[in-house]
Amino acid sequence: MKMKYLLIYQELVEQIEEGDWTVNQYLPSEHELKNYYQTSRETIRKALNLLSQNGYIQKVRGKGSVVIERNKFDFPVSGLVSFQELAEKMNQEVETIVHDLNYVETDRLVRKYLQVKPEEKVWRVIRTRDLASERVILDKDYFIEGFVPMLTKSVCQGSIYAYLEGELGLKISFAKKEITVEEPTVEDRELLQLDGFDNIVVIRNFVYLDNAQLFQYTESRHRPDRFRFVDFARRHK
Amino acid sequence: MKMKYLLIYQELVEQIEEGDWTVNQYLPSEHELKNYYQTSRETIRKALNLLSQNGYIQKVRGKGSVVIERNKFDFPVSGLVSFQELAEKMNQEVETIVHDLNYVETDRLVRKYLQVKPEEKVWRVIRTRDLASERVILDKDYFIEGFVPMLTKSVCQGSIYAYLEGELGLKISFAKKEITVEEPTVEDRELLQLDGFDNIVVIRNFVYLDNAQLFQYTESRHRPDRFRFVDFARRHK
DNA sequence: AAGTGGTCTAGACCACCCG
DNA sequence: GGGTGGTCTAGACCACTTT
Repeated sequence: MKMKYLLIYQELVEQIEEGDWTVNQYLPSEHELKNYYQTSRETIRKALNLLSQNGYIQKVRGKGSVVIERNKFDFPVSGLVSFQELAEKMNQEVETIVHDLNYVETDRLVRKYLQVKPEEKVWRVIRTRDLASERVILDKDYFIEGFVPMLTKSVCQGSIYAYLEGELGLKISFAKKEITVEEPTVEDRELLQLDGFDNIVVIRNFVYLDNAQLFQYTESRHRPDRFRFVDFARRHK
Repeated sequence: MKMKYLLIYQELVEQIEEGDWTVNQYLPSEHELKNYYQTSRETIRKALNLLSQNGYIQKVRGKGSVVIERNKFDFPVSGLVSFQELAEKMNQEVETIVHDLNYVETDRLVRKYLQVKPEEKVWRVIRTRDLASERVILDKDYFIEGFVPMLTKSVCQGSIYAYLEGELGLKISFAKKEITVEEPTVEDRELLQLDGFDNIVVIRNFVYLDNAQLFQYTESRHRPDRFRFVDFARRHK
């Protein structure tokens, strides 16, 4: 269970991030990489396609694979990255406060989002995040039990994702996100330092496992002046 | 220049969108598809990977490829889709008004964004979009000349992308997007119906060609109550 | 003409799921 | 144990870029 192409991908990522290959420089050709790694060309191509999908390189016909710019600070925001990972990469001072951790009945909306029956209870975690000592993010996570039998306050204080993937062995596969701007609720005003703002950015996130099962719904509510979302999109088709 | 895997992908997309394969149903196995299309398994796998990347299916080990939910209305918003395509899919009544089309010198910020020299001029297009008869979006597009030798008002009234890709043969490959919430400028207040809102959603979009050349910068400014962004993200690594 | 990436093939072995 | 997808191989031909 090595997965050559993944190892090669990870090695190349490391080399690019360390500056061994710089922006606008061409990587060695697939032929050279194939010889260097003593593998087949298709395996090299799998690794390069991963680099391409993740915004490290652009493959140019007849020329090669050129390293493209990838603002380190922008990046991991997009897609499926935990808040914890993100904060670390950005060197932000972050404080997470757990306001509520409970096994609760669902209201109509959450029931619709998570597609559970009225009698099924779910884990609900309510947390705030302080960035530079200002309380600017409110996270409300809902987990379908059965996937998550137990949650503790100390887990919620750190990275829930690390717990789910590491301890519980859950395999997260994809997510759908929706971003809108709304009016703050009473709860927003209570838990966040909203000052004069009368808008709040709401990110609704639906997370699925590798068997296509929906298992988490998260609502992340941001003070508008501290919100920033970046995205890298490739045109495939 | 047929590209079997693309044809197979497109055929399957069509079948899914027409309901021949419904949510939670499994597609035929790779083996069956290979026999049906009289091709190799790797070619089938390329088509299925495209379906997976675009949020049509989830591949489940040992079981098969299951069709997943894909809100039709949500979708093409994410990534690289023109406003025109989007509006059509959503059955929105849209009116585009071209306020300015000019070949101009760049200011400091645009120069930085497009990475052009001070003496290089660029095409600038300023347009507003009416949704349901309300003027809620302001688009400011900047194109590097050399890629776009000529732009006409009638092109700007329709889809600039269709013109660039169709007529000019430009191949758009990837884009980086940044979304923030800001205070409206005087221009925003002049050109949009901002009513009481004191925030505006700004989408900054950097578009690259298939040779990794940056060629367009677009700033899309939305009235917050009419803004919605959806995203499908797959965890690859 | 030589080098590059894009597509395609026909095999092979493995890990996983289910009856 | 039979079916499924995941990985890997060693070739082949093509379209494109560069010299």
